[in-house]
Amino acid sequence: MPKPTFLNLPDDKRARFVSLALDEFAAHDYAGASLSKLVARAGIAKGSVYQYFEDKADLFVYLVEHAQNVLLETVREETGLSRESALNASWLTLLRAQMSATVRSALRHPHESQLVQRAYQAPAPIRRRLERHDAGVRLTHMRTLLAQAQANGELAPDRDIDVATHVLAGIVGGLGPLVMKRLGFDPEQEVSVPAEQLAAARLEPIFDEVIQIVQFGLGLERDR
Amino acid sequence: MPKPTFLNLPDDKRARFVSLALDEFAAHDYAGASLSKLVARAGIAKGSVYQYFEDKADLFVYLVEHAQNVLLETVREETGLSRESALNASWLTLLRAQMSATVRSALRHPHESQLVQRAYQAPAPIRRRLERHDAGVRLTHMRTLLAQAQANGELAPDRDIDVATHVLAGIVGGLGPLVMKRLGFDPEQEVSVPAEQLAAARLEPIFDEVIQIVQFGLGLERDR
Amino acid sequence: MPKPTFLNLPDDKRARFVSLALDEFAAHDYAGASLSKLVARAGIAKGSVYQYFEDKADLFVYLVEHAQNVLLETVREETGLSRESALNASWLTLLRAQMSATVRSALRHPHESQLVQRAYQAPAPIRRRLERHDAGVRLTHMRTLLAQAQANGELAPDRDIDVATHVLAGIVGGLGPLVMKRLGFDPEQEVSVPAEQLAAARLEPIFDEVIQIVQFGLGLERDR
Amino acid sequence: MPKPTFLNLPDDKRARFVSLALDEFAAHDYAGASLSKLVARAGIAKGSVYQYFEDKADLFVYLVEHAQNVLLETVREETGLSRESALNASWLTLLRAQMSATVRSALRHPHESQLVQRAYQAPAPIRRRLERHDAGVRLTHMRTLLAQAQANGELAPDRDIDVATHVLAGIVGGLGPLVMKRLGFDPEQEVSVPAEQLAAARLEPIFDEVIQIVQFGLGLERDR
DNA sequence: CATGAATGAGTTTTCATTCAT
DNA sequence: AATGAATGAAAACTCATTCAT
Repeated sequence: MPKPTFLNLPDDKRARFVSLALDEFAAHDYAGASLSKLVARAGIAKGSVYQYFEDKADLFVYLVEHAQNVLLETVREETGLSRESALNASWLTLLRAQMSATVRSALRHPHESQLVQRAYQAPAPIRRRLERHDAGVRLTHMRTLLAQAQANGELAPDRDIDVATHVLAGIVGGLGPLVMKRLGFDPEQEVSVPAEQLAAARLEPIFDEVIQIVQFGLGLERDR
Repeated sequence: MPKPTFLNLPDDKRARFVSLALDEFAAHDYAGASLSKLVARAGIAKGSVYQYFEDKADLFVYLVEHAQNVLLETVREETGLSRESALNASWLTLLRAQMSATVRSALRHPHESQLVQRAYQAPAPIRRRLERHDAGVRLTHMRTLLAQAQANGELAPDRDIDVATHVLAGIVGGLGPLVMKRLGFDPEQEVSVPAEQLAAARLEPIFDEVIQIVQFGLGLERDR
Repeated sequence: MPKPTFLNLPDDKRARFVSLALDEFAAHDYAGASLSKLVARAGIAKGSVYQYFEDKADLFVYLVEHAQNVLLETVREETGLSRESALNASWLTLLRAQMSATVRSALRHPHESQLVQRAYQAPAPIRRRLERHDAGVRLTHMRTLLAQAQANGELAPDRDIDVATHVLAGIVGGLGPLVMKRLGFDPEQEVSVPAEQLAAARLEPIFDEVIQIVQFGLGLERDR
Repeated sequence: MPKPTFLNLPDDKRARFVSLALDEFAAHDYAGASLSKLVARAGIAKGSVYQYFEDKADLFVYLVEHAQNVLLETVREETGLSRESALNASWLTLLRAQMSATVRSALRHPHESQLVQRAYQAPAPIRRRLERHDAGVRLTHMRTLLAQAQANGELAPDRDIDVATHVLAGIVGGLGPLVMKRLGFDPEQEVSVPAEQLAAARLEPIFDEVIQIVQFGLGLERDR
């Protein structure tokens, strides 16, 4: 947890630090990220970091949670469904909106996205400090969505929610590389910020297709 | 690439080293993995590592490729379909077999599995040395499977193979955590080797359900 | 270039470090000089050296330039000619003064002298960083002296200044071993600090003889 | 001293090894020269070096002495005076011949020349093993020449031979850089083998000028 | 609250040398 | 006589962390 010193910092200074720290920890392993290089680049004293945070791990945990919040917020922004329409919409419509928002959010914030990925590979003691906040927020969302759908009778009552949840989560997770490829980006390449305008055009057909698969499956009519 | 010195090593000594190295690199970041600790645990001289490999990166690359091979081989073993029956089987049967084999392979070789995951987060210059061998072998398999299915008329001809490939890859990828959970393992916990007997029993219903979803989708009859 | 940290050091601490570093780099090759041994002897932390200098090469370059400055300053001190008398003196008087000062300077600062020698044998990339400051300051001095002499009509106008410069520089360079021998020191022996008092007495006749040779040559009267 | 094993080696193999070893030790400090790299480049086993020589120092000493011999031999070749004419020639003629030969020899064998320079900066225990063979062979030559001249009445009897010797040795030593400069080579640059034809043309006037200076000095007629 | 020098354990890597084959 | 694997000391350098100012 950041120390009060950090929270009392002028907004711009704090934001600048967070941004540079994010760069460093997105670009390298937890072990490979260097506070020395970070402070050099930020032009602040090394001691200051320890006025702001307990230690390296504390900073990392803060950054990951910050990134998760940024992404979540963007997902909410991007979802683009009013409260009311959300209530009436079919669960597949909601899924589609969520899928689209998730992907767009990752494209708009590649560093934050990368950092959250890194959190899964961080040393165990650090991962433990994250589990509460993290713990597959995507999975939870997905499960809620499916449970509601089942409650509304939009999903077969004997469907195993748990299995379906992981299936959908996997699908959404697999979407990242697909979209990158479609946009002409090398997914292995250094994470870079793509202009979202470009993104806009070609994405929707992909989501349509995915939703179709989710709805009807990949089997042929005659197989059913 | 390992130096000849390494390849000429007595089989047991080489195997022991690989096993310990795998432990170290599976347990930590690329940056966090320590050759010093590795050699201490292995009881060999520090210099020996550099008789075997060019440098740390070289060792890492070798380990990853080794792990990939181990996993692939186990997948083949586990697939459990004879050549002939494979030819006649429907693509969904093949998918199910592959899914099951992939999951079992990962359960049997959690360290190798973990290391392959780490490869995706390794520093860029190292990732570059891996791309040829790696490059989503799972994706390729999946695409082949789907393309053949389409050729055989088992898949709608207007289905976008690319999208379907990523969807299925995502699903298979999402299966890991699900299975871990079902087997009562904490997926966040330190990777440990589970006895495969336990695994055997409860897995099949999961795969059945997933295959059902893939075949028919999650939509209700009345939605179609 | 030393980092500000080094320049801000208390004078005595900085001087102590420079002195010990000089010892190390005068006693060994560039490659053979050991920072580990240096810090052990200096009783400071290894990391501190890297707070002071960029790296080993940076330290070396600093030491060489420092040594050059020390020597130059001592030469100036030792030259022992007032400004006015320098203007009126014949160029041979000036040469003699410079010769004497150079030799005395080297005797008073054998470590600095040795280090400057080492600079000529240092690895190419390091030598390159020195060339500006170094670049045969002795040669330049000598050339200036000769050019002025020629301008004043004290040197034959058709004399090739370039050749004469190198000849004189060679002579002065050859003086070191001669003086060492005359003082009873083994020139091959470990450089050690000779008491200058001893030096004082016997040096002048040598310089007289050399100046005579420079002035009249080694040919006999009848040869001319 | 090389072991018998080395001397029994086939001539071509031995020559190849010496040549490559010379490259390595001419290119780097004694401490910086690497046997590992040498054997890698030579394609021989590391152990072989220790069949040939006692240790690194032994190899170095051998190489230096070898280089000295090569240079000396070339000097003799280049001297270009028959025995008889040498007997009758004036000492200045002999000096000129020796000067020219020394310079040409260094130009023809820059690696050997460089290595001999390095010997002066080698660690003390190694330098001690060289002193007998080395010990300023140039100085000895020069002294002999001057002593004979004095005996023949070609040199003033009250001339201090010791001083004159060092003066001449210094002059010859200073000639290297001058010649390099005249030939358009950067003396600080990596030692490279210049074609001797180029050398031929422009060197003689330099030597003429130097001999003039040695004979008559740099003073004007009217000064004498 | 910021600073930045000091620390020393830690890292990867190279090296000369030995010795069994 | 040649090999080349094994060794471990030593090297240069980096790092997170502390603390006096």
